[in-house]
Amino acid sequence: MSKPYYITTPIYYPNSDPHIGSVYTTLCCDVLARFMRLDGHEVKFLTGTDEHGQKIEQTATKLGKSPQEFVDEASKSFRNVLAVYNLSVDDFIRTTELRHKRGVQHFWELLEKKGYIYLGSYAGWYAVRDEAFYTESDLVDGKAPTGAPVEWVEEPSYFFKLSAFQDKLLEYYASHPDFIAPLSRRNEVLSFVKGGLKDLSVSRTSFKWGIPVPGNESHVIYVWLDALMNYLTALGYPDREKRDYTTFWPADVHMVGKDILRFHAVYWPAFLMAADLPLPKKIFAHGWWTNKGQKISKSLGNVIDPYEIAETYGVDQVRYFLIREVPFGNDGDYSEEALISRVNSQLSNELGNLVQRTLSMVWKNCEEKMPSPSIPFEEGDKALMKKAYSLIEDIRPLLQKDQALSKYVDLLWQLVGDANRYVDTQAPWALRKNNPPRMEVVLYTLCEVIRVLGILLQPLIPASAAKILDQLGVPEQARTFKNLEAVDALKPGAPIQEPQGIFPRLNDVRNPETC
RNA sequence: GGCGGAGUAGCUCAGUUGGUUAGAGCAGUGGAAUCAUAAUCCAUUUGUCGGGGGUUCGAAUCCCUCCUCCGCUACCA
Repeated sequence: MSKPYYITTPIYYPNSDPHIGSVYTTLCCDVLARFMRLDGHEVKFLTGTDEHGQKIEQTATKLGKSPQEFVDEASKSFRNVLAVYNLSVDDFIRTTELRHKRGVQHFWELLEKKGYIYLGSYAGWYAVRDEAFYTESDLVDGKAPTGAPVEWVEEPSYFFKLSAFQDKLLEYYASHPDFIAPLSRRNEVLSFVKGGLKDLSVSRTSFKWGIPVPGNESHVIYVWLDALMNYLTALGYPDREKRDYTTFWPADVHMVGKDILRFHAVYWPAFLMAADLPLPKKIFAHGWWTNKGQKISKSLGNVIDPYEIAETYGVDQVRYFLIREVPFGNDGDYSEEALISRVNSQLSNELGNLVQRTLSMVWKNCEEKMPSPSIPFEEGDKALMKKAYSLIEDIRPLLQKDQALSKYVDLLWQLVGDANRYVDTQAPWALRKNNPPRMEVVLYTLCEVIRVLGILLQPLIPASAAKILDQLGVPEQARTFKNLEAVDALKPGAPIQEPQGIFPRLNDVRNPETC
């Protein structure tokens, strides 16, 4: 077994239902996790819910529930969406679990012992109406930017000595140029840290719903310190002898949305440095989705319901769209038109039709069996198969090193295009009449290329890829990247199933009358 | 305000360290084929490379300046 691979999503705040953004983050991790598993790595893919904090407490109170009752329920909907989207997580951590709370308190005590946490007081201009603190420079005519009146408030708070880590962080960024991706985000973090770091208030007294500060129960631990620790507590921390910890820490990738990059790229490494623990290898900040060019927000009423679009267009169709539509790292724009257009032209026409046209010729002209080449392959056949077999070598570094999800799909579609061109130039329908043995060679070559495509598509569209491989009769245990070679080629003469379309065109969904 | 990024064909974008006639996908137009989910394949764009100035034998690519858009600029998560 080659190198283990640990990939995480942020833990989601269950104050509201899962939205397209959280599904997207988890999906990106899922594609990477599935890819690494098929490539022979032992993978741990972690997600979960971040269940403490003032907002949860307030929402629960509003609903007349205890916070615990509320999060028990809310957390479930984040679990459900995983099943709907076929997201292959290995563990789901909740910050209200004992294993987590224990680890966080231990971590706190450690930092305190090392002198990185001290009791001070937090002071600032507080606006009761906004429930927010403002700095002197935020104020406009002695009032909050929102116009709310402010008062000077001081409250006791524990602080983390973030200021002590400014130089260490900058050194670390400099010596690990790949630590933060994409590059533009890395620049933002650098300029933030260069601008100077103040100590970070890491406890709250204004609400109760959190992990108590060890030794001073009037404080609860700042939710971000609490939340970030999930990456460790899910591995059994503080028990550093545990197999999960020794195997998987430090994490290979923390996938995050660009809005929470700072917590992951500044605070989290500083916390870990303070505790003398190794830092994760990469923080990847992906972009956001807009809806037809508009920012998505509840108040605009343009939220995209992940359940609804999965139901309407199909899970793999949506997975495909989300990954292919945007150069990974950039923002993406969602629209029904764009989704339908991609699904129809690329999934149904280019890929689906390639499989269908090939297999139906095989079904009709090769006695419902895999074609049996009885004459030698020609150069063109060999070249196409060779390209298929070696594709993994091009894809592997893209995903392993750069998480270049959309490029991975682009490469696959180049092979799809090659295969379609091959069908046209070889014209097996003509060979059927004037050179049947050659037809079998051509169809066999196509089936073999489709087998490779099916295997390589599994991380992206797992259910559909399985259908393709089923139709070819590829055994379930022969679907890893190790099987991407001629040794594991399809068995000539093996019986196949009657081919069935895998990606129905979506026109009928939108305009039923056009059927 | 400060720091950073971007402005390339109708649309979405690629364009490594400056070097021959600036590319891809989609859309549009013309054609081929008819195995297939009317899917596929081929051909095709007169693009002020945001404006202006400069460096250079030569700039989308470097420098200056202006315009426009975007991101970051700490204690909700």
